[in-house]
Amino acid sequence: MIKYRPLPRHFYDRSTLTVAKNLLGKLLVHKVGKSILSGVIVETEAYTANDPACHASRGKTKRNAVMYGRPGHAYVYFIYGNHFCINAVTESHGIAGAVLIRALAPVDGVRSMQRRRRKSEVTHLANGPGKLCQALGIARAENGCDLTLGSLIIAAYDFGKFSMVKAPRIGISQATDWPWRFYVKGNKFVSRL
DNA sequence: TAAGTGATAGTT
DNA sequence: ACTATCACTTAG
Repeated sequence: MIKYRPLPRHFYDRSTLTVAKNLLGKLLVHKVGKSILSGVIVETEAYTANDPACHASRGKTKRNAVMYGRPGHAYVYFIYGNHFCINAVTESHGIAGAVLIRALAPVDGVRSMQRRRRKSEVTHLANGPGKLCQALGIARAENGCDLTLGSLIIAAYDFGKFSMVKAPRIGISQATDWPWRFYVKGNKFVSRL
């Protein structure tokens, strides 16, 4: 991956809320075969061990084990019989924490994303956690992979200045009032404004 | 607004 | 084994 420079491990080795905010404007990149699929992260949500909405709130299981591992890895899970969602693992080794990536503004490989999503409208390619995984070809095989090297990375990107909005998380039934969702103000690729 | 989809985790 | 639940998406 010569074109983009991955964020270093220490970027993830800190509080989940901090990482959730700092991931806005960074580039999620998946190299599949010869082509590069990528998009700017415009919406995130934080999940921590002491958080009732978090998969790790009731301890370590086979599914959530990656969240307890080293920061900077991908926690990919399957949900609602159809969809995958991707998180970046945060916090130090042994402490569960992750940031759900909820929406991307497509950058590289738009044609390929349109094919994968069977949609032409660019604003509908990756404006949701399941949609962005389908657009970038992220699935079970990507669970546990290292985001600081290899074919699936998060890279620095010059997105320019923006304002951040803090809001309650979406699609959960616990801790529904915690303002742990962050997004780029006014951005048309955000799942819900 | 509601149905679909199947893995997961907790309970028998 | 059984079942409720689920960090979602799409069509209508």
